[in-house]
Amino acid sequence: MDILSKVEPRDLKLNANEWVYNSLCQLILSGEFVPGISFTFRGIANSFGVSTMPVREAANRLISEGALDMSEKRRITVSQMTQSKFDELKVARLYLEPHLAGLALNHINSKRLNLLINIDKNLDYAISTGNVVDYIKYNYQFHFGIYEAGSSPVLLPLVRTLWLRFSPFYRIVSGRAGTQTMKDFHKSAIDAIKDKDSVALINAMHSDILEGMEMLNESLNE
Amino acid sequence: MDILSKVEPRDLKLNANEWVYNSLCQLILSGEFVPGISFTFRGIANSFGVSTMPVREAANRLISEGALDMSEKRRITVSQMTQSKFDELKVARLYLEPHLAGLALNHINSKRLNLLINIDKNLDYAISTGNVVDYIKYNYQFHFGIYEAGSSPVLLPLVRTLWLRFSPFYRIVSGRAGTQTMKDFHKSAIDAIKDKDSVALINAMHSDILEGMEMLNESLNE
DNA sequence: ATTATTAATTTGTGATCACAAATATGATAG
DNA sequence: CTATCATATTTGTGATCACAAATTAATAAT
Repeated sequence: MDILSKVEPRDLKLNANEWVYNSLCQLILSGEFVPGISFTFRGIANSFGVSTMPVREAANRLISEGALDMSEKRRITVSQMTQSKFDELKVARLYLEPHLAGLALNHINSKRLNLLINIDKNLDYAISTGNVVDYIKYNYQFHFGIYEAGSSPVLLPLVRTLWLRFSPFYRIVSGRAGTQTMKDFHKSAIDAIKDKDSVALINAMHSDILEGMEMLNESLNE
Repeated sequence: MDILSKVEPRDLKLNANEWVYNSLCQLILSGEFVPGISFTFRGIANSFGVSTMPVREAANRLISEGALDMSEKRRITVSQMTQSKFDELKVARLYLEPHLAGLALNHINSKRLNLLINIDKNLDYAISTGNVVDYIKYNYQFHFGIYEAGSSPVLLPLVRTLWLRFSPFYRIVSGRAGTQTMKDFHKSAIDAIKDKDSVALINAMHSDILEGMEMLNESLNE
């Protein structure tokens, strides 16, 4: 697989392992990796043009975060989704993400608000044109554009690991179900931010997550 | 620091990095590591009698889980607690752990129940004698003795990372505040398990976590 | 054609080495 | 005694190598 073309070039201020880690995260979160796909340390190392060392550190980290699996066949794979995994991811997201948004609310300035509005515009366009890859990308940017405003030291990294776990699955399902059926709770989230209404923001995020996850759940039971 | 004496001997079926990881986890969760203490890869490697490679993998994993920090001074340290970290850990625990206990309830057989009763007995003794180290150990065993019954693939590892984060801090505070003031919601949890009463178990766990974390919070504000 | 057996290749793991950057140490000057 | 600078040591990082275990390919047998 041609990986380098889909990845940001290396910033030499960053360590090699961080570059590889960030790149793999980006590939996972953008739905580029599909469940079941498998790699080897040496294969990834060749793709990135580095030795196996930084790849081992990056991949092992993703394995410990649950985003990747080390199969018993000595291969690194993107985990398959199961019903119990999905149910727990849904519960964790519903508990943590609205709260995280609430924590971030007071740190969202007008510049960030405009950024969110712009992201949501791109999101609408992706939906109308059925562009699944862009949909996933802008949906991530919207959610974490809110969450990252608060820079929560515990919940933010935690929620990020949840997204690393379901994003590959998201890609498959969206490819089948399409993006037409998705409602858009982002508008009410933006209104809540404008009004500095914490409760309304929490409700909007909750509804958005619930609807998105239930759509995924339907596809899981096909 | 003499580490090997406080750690289980290596099971040769396990990889070296897993042995080191499990051992470091045990040391953190038992309160053996106090916030601020610092290490180097080579130092840990010498203590365990292995090369730096498995130590790098184990320590980097703990760093990515938030249990350890890589300081800007090139040292691996046990993270200091801050108020915002603490608040987020408290919220995450209160949201996730009672739910996790609820998921596990139906998988707790009589053998495990007896184990829990026995652990709680040891816990009472530790409280009555003011043995902080044992208190931490048996409290962990009690909680995870419940949680692990359900083998939840997402929530269980997630909650474990929360414990890795606050356990070192727990040790310090318990050393100051003592164990006398701690109430014991474990009894009502055991009753709820006997009755297969999910709601009662969730409430008991919630109260237990809330009380424990509020005691810690008082010490944080001294 | 299908299965069983052997050989060849590839894999993750752990150890070792080189290296730049950071830290600690020591000497020197005020 | 304190501050400053040069030197020596230690650090994390990344590359390379050895090796056993596992996978894959190739061969032989039915």
